[in-house]
Amino acid sequence: MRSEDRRELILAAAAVVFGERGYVGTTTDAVAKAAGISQPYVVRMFGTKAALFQAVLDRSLDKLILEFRQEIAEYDPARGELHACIGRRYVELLADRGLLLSLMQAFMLGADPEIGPTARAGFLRVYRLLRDEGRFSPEEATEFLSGGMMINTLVGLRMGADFDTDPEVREMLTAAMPTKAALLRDLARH
Amino acid sequence: MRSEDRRELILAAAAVVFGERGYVGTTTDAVAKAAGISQPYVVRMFGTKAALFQAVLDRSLDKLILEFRQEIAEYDPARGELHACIGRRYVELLADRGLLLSLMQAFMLGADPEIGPTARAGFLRVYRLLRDEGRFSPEEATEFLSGGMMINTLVGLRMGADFDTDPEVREMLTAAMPTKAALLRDLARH
DNA sequence: GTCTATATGCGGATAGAC
DNA sequence: GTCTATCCGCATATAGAC
Repeated sequence: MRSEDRRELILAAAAVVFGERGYVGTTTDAVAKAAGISQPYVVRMFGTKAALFQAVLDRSLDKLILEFRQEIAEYDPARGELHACIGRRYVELLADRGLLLSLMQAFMLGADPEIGPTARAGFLRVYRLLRDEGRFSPEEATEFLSGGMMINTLVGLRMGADFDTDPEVREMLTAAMPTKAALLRDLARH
Repeated sequence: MRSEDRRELILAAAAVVFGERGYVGTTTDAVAKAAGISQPYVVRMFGTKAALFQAVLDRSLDKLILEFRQEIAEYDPARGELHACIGRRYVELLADRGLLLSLMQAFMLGADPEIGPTARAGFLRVYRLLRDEGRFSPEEATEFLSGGMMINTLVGLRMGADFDTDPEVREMLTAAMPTKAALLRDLARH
């Protein structure tokens, strides 16, 4: 396989594993198994586990920014308010397993001297995009981001696992994501 | 020192370290050093690192619940709306270093077979408290929690570290926490 | 109640073959 | 481009002394 394709394959697998177990909890061997290759090859391709994580973060953030930017460009007021439209995109990104969770795992490691700066810069990029291109006020932007962090947390918790068995979970998820609550159930099936 | 006091000392130190580095990233030796004792003694006292983390979670959640319950009990409409009052308590809990962050770290490990159930149950306890004792609607409760997850994320990111040097950070934090933004700066000084 | 010494297992990284 | 074999360091946990 071409090195470039292999690289993308590993990054996708790594995003899932990093999102699930966090940076430290992820072994390069687990990434290798998820990508169907050998552990040393993962290291060979990215140099170090830390470099792999940074690559995953870059890829996740680029995808997120791309989606948001696209939504802003194509925005049609007939389809509802902008923040609702971007919110819909955000929720759709949950289908790209590991994308939002790997970012969130990085956000929780702000004290790390290498991950911290990257994570802060990434978060700020999103804030700026909403404010400058989306014309959100600072208050609108932080409110939007709050909803995003809530969703990330609920997914991280695998709260959807109890969607069918616990009525309170169903109620809470429905309140948090009126139309897409059931999606969290499906995501938790892994 | 009495075993009971020592236990509390270790739990407080562990909450800080777990909150900073996450469950997997925390070594029992780092906890021991933070508590000023030897590594084997930490293990001796709690059995395993996993048990220590569970104990930290219990302690953190109990404190949080206690504060919220107290605020609800003492609630005086003259001091503003209830969600604003509880929100103020929440922000004050940031002073208890590690308390909210260790919880948040657990929330991101929902896929873990041991941590996951505890984390979900803990989150639900807070939701139920807001709904049943605080008389929040499901929508009000999830909106409140969204703000909480946003604050946790900003603290996890150590976003306050750039409060003085980056005007955009200042703007964002001020929008997210109108009165208490500067508090995040001080928290990031560690 | 608290320590020092240490066994043991695991994970990241390297060497080198094909 | 990809593998097998392996080194080495680190972290949890145990043994046992004081």
